[in-house]
Amino acid sequence: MTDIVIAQLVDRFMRRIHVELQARAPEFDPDRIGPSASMILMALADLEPIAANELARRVARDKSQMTRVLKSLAEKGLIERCACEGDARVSLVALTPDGRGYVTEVKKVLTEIIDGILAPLAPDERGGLTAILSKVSA
Amino acid sequence: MTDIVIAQLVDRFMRRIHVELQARAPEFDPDRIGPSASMILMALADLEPIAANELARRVARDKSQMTRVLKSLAEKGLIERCACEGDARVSLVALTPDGRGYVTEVKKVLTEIIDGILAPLAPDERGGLTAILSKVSA
DNA sequence: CAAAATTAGTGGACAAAGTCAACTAATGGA
DNA sequence: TCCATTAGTTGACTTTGTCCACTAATTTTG
Repeated sequence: MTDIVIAQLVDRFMRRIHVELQARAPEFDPDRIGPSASMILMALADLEPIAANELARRVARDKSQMTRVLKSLAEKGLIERCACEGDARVSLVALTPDGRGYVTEVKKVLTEIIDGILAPLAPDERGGLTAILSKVSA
Repeated sequence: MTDIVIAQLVDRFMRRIHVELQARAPEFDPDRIGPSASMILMALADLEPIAANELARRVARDKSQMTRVLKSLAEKGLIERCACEGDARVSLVALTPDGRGYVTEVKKVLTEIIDGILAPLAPDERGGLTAILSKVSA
């Protein structure tokens, strides 16, 4: 019923993350990778090696968008692709060492940002939030 | 520490909302208002009349972006602006009847979308999610 | 009170991100 | 073997966001 407030809150939450990531980009993002691709890289860190297609699904991006993001990240040397034995259509994506390094950096900054945003919450509320969101994302 | 998963989950959540809104746009959005401006309109419905600046802050958008969105929405007849007595700089924004009508429509669709996304949750978990997110958004 | 700093809003110029449809090539069935 | 499906790519486009400079109104403050 009033569930649309959830949409509003999530929207605002995400926008705040993007804005703050953007603001602190000079610290860790000289290649102008951007917030969106950074989120994708972090997902990749958890899932590699993974088919581009499946990755797109996981981060809810269009597959054509994913093609382009991956191309740009490959040019910057952050990811690499290798053929999938057994299915010549899929190309498996993985982080390079540089990519892993970048992910470490963003995570550091992002942790601080999230920490700031979640400051009003008690520790158990944070846990609850993570748990509930995870359940949603099944 | 692992709080970055919250960022990832929120990102995915928001992307899903946008994608599904987009997919169902033909039902309710002939003027191609789009997901982002729709979120702004819904916020406006709760807050009107409100200064453009304050609205931008509430939905975490750039003020120049807000200028353009509001201009476009005004051209479509969904909002109107009036001078603020007492401060000649601010222009107060409010929905027109058409704007209110549109908000009703999006809310209907959005409610269904959120309902779908939150399906895995028990009712009390939904409540918890709303409560926690509200607290974050203070 | 006058000069300086701040604030609301606008506009240009640009960059990032997303959408949609069409296409190729590989795969997996009936 | 043909046919539907799937992974990935590309073109063309729209939407959304960023950054900076600017005006005009309002506070601040020395």
